[in-house]
Amino acid sequence: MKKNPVDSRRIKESAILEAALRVIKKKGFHKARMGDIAREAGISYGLVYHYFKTKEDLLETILGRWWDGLFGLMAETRAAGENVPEKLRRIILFLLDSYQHHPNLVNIFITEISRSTANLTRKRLERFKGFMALTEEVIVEGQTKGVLRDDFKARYLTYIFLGSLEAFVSAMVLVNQKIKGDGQKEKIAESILEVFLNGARNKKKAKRPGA
Amino acid sequence: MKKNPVDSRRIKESAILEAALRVIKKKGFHKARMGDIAREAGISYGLVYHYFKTKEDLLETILGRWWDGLFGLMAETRAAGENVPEKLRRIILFLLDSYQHHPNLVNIFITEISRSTANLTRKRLERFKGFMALTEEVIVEGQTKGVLRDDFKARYLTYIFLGSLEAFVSAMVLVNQKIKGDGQKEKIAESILEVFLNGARNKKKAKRPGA
Amino acid sequence: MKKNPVDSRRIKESAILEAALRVIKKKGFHKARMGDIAREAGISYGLVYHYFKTKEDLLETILGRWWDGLFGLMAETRAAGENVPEKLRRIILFLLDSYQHHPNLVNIFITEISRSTANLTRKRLERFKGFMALTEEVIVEGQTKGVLRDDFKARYLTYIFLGSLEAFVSAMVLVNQKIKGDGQKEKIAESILEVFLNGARNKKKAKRPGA
Amino acid sequence: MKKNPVDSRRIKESAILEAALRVIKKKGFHKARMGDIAREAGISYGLVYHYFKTKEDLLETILGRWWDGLFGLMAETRAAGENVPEKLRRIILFLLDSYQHHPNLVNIFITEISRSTANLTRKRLERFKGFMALTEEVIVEGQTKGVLRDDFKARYLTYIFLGSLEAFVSAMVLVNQKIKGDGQKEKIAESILEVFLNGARNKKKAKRPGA
DNA sequence: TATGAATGAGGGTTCATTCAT
DNA sequence: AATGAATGAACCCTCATTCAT
Repeated sequence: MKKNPVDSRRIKESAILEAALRVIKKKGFHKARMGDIAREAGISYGLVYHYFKTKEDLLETILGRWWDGLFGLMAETRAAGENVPEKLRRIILFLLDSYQHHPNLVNIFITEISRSTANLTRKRLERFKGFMALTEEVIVEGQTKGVLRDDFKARYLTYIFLGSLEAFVSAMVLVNQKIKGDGQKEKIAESILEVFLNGARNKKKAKRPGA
Repeated sequence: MKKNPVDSRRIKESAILEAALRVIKKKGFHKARMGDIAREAGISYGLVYHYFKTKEDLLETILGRWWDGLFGLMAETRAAGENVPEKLRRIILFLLDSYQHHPNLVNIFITEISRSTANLTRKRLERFKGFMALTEEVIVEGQTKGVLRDDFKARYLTYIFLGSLEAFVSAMVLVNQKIKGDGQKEKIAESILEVFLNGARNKKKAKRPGA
Repeated sequence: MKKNPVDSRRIKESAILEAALRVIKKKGFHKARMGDIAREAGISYGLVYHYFKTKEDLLETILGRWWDGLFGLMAETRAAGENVPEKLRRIILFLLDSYQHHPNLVNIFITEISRSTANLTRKRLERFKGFMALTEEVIVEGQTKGVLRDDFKARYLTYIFLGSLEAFVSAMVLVNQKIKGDGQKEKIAESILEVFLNGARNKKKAKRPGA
Repeated sequence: MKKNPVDSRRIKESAILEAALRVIKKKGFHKARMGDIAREAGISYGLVYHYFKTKEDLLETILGRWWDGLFGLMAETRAAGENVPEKLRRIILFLLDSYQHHPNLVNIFITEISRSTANLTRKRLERFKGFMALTEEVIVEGQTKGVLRDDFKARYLTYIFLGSLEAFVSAMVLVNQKIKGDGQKEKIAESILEVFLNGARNKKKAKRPGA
């Protein structure tokens, strides 16, 4: 029984990508050498180039996977006839899910792309803005349906929503914290959504002495 | 009348730092060459080394300025006997102020440091965590005084607060948006604080009979 | 009926050599990659190594064909009891013939070998000098028999003869000019020989009273 | 007395160019490594790049010098109201002169450019054709004035003329022959011109037994 | 203080060649 | 005979840093 050469290729590609994820996470994209990646993948130097045209191509492939997942989710979310809070929860869970299963991928997305102008190509910026726009769409829907307050620009609320979410994941990335099981994940999602919707103010004992 | 040599040195150093800010903003720290910075500052690149030991030192000095300001603020904030929302507003305004007056500095802080593991030294991580801890202190104070809800970890609320804030500034950085005057700045600060405290949910149409 | 395996081998070898000729002509020997040659021949690049030990071996084989033909001609020429101008015409026609039927081969000979020290091995230099010597032999014969002037070194006349010839072919190679039929070929040969023998000076208007 | 920095730069550039000439002559352009050139020039690796942008730039500069000289000569030749044989002699002498004083330069011109398609850029081809055209102009003038036979295309005579000349120099290049003094140079020039004008046929004893 | 020539380690990429299948 | 995955030496170029002036 021979191995299917196409599968074999896929497997090797994935192995290289995984190795790249580990190395880039550790050293950053710039300081990650192709030799490091090859060694990490347990293959020779030149073989990386058999599968990926350039180092940049490697990053692009990695990011492509991320974006494919993210835009896929946004399409599903749009299609599903759920209410707005449920849609927002989906977005939160996608990021947390991604982080749970591919922490290196999320790390790289956050450290190398979402903030770094150094690696920001036009294509990447467009994708980024595209994702922002889709999120804003949900926020606008919420405002239109009266679920979300409309005394602030949708754009502002979008920033705040995604900012909270990203800060969470970033912080976990920064301190290498793992998500322990689905329970914790749900709890975090709940916190983010709840605070975004209802705020951090304590409503029960709302008497502020110095107010 | 000769110029004071110490002042003269300061002036030149600042000129180099400003040039560095512009170049790093444009190309990212890694791709910013010492030659670029020297040319931007209008001096020979050998001279940069008279004022700064290494390229890394340049970045360190730039970041030092940022952190000095931030920790100075946090000290003031701590000292001032204000209530918690006021303290939070101070933090927000410091970031927006910084961005207003030194957009490049904030940009670099956000793109090169707050997210990139590549340039993350132990020292930087410590400062970062230190700032987080000071912010969390304010949050805890809010929970203790009953101003902020305590059904979530203070750590979570801190993430959400700083995340919203950072997302705002980052987004402005990303699209090169300028803050037009203090009015807009106050308004943005108000939005962030208001949503953080009271949430994005529309309370007018909520089923609150006694509203 | 199976194909004769030896013939089969020959056919494949030739296919590779032809492909190599085309690629080397287009990109030069150095820039011609084994992969290019394989693709041009419609086979995998590993297979090239079944037929030719190295890239160098490929070139050697190509050149060998050329030299075999050339030395074969020179032997014939020597054997044939023709007069000197006839012998010179033979040499000219051989080159033009070769160019007519194997322009790529002649191109490579001229661009990669006859001039480039880069690809000049001892063996190649020897063959080159050998050909020069054989040509010079004809020239000397001409001088001895009183057909060619002997107020110049035979070596000089040889240079001039081969130089004219080579320049013609080179120029055609350079501009990718095709030889259109035997007529044009004969005419070119005639021009070269005529000018070599009688010079470019216009004798009609020359003051030769007894003309 | 300080050295003029501009002069100093010129001197260093020339030193590098001379080193490059030697190395390229020995190994061919392709096999000449920048490291070889640096070592040959007695300087560090990186310094070559201080003076020349790329390896290609080095070659371009070398060739530029050659072409500048050649086109300069052609302009002078055109301007001088000499007769056609004198003009042809000038062209011959320029090449022989160049070879006498810069044998490596001529070698590279001949081996890397005049024949190699590998290094043939559009710009180079244009210059080459330009030189051919200028030479042809002289030939046409000769035909018009009745000095040269007009029963052959001017283009053909041009090939033959330049071919003879080039073959001479090439042959000397190939066997590393030096031109010993101006006397030999004049003699060679005379030979080439004489044979080109009057042919190789022995007119004195023009009786060819087998004719 | 100021210049920019000089250094050289480092890294991305290419490609001839080998080898397992 | 045939494929193409695998290897790794080689080489161009960049650029932070040093140094002579």
